[in-house]
Amino acid sequence: MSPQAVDIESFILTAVLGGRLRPGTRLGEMQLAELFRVSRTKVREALVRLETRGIVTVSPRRGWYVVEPSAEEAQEAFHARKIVETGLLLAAGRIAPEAIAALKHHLEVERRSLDGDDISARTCLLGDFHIHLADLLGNRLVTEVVRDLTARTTLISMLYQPKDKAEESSHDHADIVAALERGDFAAAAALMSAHIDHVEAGLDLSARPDPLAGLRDAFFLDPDAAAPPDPQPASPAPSPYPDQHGDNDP
Amino acid sequence: MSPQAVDIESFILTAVLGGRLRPGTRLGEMQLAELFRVSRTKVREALVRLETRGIVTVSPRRGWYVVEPSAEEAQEAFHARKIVETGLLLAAGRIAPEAIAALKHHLEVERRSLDGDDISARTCLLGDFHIHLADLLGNRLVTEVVRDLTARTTLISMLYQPKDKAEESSHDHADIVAALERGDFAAAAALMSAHIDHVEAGLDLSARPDPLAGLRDAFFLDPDAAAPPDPQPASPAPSPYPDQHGDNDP
DNA sequence: TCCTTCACCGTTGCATACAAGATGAAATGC
DNA sequence: GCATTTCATCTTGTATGCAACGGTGAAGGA
Repeated sequence: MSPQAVDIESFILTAVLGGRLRPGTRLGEMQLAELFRVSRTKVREALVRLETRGIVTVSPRRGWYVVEPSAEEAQEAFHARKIVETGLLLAAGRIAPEAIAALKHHLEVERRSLDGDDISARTCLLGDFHIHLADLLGNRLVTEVVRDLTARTTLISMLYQPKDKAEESSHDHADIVAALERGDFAAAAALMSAHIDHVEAGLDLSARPDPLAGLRDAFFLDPDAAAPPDPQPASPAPSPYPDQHGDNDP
Repeated sequence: MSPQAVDIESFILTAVLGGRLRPGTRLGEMQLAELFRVSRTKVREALVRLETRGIVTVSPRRGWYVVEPSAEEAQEAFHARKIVETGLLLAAGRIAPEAIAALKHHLEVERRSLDGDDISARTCLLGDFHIHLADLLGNRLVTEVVRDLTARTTLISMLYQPKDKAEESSHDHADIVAALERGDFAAAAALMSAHIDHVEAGLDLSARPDPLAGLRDAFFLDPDAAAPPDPQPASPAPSPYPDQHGDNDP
């Protein structure tokens, strides 16, 4: 596998984990090829990889898009995360002190990001907690699974989460780490299950999956803005990633 | 994604799950292209997909091969399976009677295959139990994960498992289903954990990963056969999959 | 005899060209 | 004015051709 193909793949994945790529965002092969200075072949390879990981999807002869999970798929993703992450905690018989320290450090960084205004960094950190946990208590295979599921739920939060849950999530994370430090893995698992439930409960799955996103993107509107700014023609600039909120986590 | 590419992908995956493709088997792009009557492009797409799923690997400019997990990777795979599958059972609050019935039916077919001599079918059924379970208690995402992990452990068993464990595995499966029927999910999870431990304990991870496989394949020898059969030139026939034992399961 | 070097062969890596389909707009008929 | 049809354009799907590289065996030298 070529290094540049990995770059494209991890670039897109990282952007999704950071909430910088909204569900439904179009990923033209040509655009990406220009952006990364490679041919369509390698772009396609990266997109195919991401498709098997459930991050993007292709509509035949129409284009590639970041996935827009349905309400049902959203529930499935949270269910899968509960299974894997509680299983992870329950299967762990012990945890190294260094691992606890690493998690506490992460919590600190996470907390700091709550006051900052870098929403992407915050989103990324909240997801990274889980990925980090999988890395510390599991192994590479588990980490891969958790990473893909986290990417998916990040997208789901962007679609269905009405308001920011970053503070609550960070607290939940702290509770989980506290339980781990006590060596109470059953409690940690229960807290994890509750944490994922919290986030899922905060979703409005009855809402149609972001029907305005396409329009917003087309007009380069910030979703918080009520009225459209001065009308300007749609610029064909590369990487049009309008930031939005919709902070997720688990 | 083209239908034929899916065919190639699932064909290889099915062959792995059935133990008909040994770890280390070479998968030439050209050979597969001829076999499936498609161009290398589609073959490559399928192989790239399988690579992201951890089933095959590519050695640059040398070729594609079915993965040969190392001893460390083997442990990781079993660890991952324990996490996911115990999590699956513990997260299940209930199980539909039809699901129990389906599992019992599977057990019956599984048992019958023990007396038969279709080793591939047996291997496939033993793995399918877990995939089926994930499908019944989890959802599509979980099933995908379990399927990929099962494929990996199937390969691991072919590499490191000295003797057949099919009977034991089938018994373990029955015990798990019995616990499920009682509604005792904790017991089912414990049995699953023990089951996976059994299989892992039956491995000889100190053994070099099947150093003779390459020779055997070259000479078309059955691993059970002590002496080589009448010397015949290596035939370039399609799908040269010499069956071997090495029954796995979890 | 053994080691080194070189050239050939086979394989994947990658780019490109062309085909096929979907979409939207313009033109046309009613 | 509205619906329908046709056409232009843009996108991905697929095949193919060539380049680059690893491996292997032969040839040559010590």
